[in-house]
Amino acid sequence: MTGAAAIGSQPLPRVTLREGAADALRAAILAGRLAPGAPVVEAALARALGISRAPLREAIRELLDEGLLVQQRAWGGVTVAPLDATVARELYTLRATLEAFAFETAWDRRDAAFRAALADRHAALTAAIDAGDDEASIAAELALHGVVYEAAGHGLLLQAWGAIRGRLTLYWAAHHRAHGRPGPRRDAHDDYLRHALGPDLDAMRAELRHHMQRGLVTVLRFVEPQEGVSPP
Amino acid sequence: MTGAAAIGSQPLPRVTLREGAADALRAAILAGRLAPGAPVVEAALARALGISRAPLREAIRELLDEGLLVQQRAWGGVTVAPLDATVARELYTLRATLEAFAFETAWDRRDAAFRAALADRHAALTAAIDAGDDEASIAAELALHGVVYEAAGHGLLLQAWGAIRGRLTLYWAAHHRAHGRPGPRRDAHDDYLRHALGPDLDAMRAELRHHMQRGLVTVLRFVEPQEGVSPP
DNA sequence: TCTTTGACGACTGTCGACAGTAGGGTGCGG
DNA sequence: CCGCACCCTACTGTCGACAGTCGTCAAAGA
Repeated sequence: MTGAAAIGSQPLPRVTLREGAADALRAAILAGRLAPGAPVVEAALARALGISRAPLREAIRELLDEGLLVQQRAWGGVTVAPLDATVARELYTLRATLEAFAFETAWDRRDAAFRAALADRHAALTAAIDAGDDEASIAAELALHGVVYEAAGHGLLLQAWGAIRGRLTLYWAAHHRAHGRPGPRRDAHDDYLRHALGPDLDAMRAELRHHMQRGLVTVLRFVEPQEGVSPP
Repeated sequence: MTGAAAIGSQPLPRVTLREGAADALRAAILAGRLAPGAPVVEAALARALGISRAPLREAIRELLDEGLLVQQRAWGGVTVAPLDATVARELYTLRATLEAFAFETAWDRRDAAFRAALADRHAALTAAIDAGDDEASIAAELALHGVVYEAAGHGLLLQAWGAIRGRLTLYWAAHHRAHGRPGPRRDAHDDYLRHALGPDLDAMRAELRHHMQRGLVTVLRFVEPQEGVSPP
């Protein structure tokens, strides 16, 4: 073995233009540079990214599957997914179900690494909130919740979480952009953490319902400010 | 209004080559003409379908997202997803969770149309089994279970079910091809139907667990015949 | 004035060709 | 005989150009 190992043993994530374009598109949407409802024109975007339309088209298809873009019909234009109260409700109800399943699956496998990951990411979230960094606090909150999904060791579940996470980010980012204040309150995850580390799975389930309900109410007040807040 | 209404009000589903290619690929995989693990070469497939590689590539991406195809890394070949016991377990555990959520959501909305749909599709399933038509019985069983997902009126849930359904079909089709006998037993859904129409949601939940457990055992005996059958 | 029809522009869907990469085989040096 | 560098082929990723479709708008007809 030569000194080659010194420069890293990862397979070197070779990026294709499609991947790069997908990342750039995601970033632009989540940062609000492409507002919800805005049209996405292939030729213009390709020119802006300095690539041809072929890889960009594949990237667009990817975001269509993720739900960040929508297309009414063939030959109809692609637009950034608009914010919608119904979708928001669906996001939180499905997420509550999936996260409960994740806890059930991971419950008996909670080890030192699990507890450490929860603590670390919660610290990172708190730090981001204290720093007033919206973008970082969104990512940190998602990373915190991601701990359980990863601990469940369930590939399909992780994939489902990924599909939800993208859209969730869209709503949170839009919300924070509109209100100009960092995401969750500093103590919003104290109970979550306590029960996640505790002995009572049913208590965790209840905490999840409360947590999701609170999150949904916050998003709904933003997406649908005219109507009274009511559980789905 | 002119006589235009006489020829139909549907938007006329215009198909692109991408959609057609995706359907053809799906059909070939599920029919076993493309066996699990078989390589998928763009140029050869495009020639076989009589189209260029561009729309075929987008169709391949679509099936990659659905899990019917897999790609190890960039520039690595795409192959048909191999059958895997772990994935099978994940399919059934996640499906049990989602279908329980679907019943919870739809429970208070079960109306005459719901009951009729259940009865109709169960009759279709029974007919397919009696006719010894494997392919039809697979589609019929999926359609029967689809009733609840549709009744829940939950777009994201429906999408998640679609993602699971594709892979499930892959496993069932391979199983039936290998054993040469039609799918579920004729009475396998009697309890399912009874509880789905009954008053007790908890009983339905229990029935779901049993139903999924039985289905998983059947698939596992096929995918992983060497090892003793044990719950996940 | 209102409806219909044709042309126009912008865009998406599709194509054939080019560039770059991974894996396998071959020949050389050790 | 074994290890290594090189080449060669098949394939994927990318490109620029062409064809088909949709929305718009102005002109013609009722």
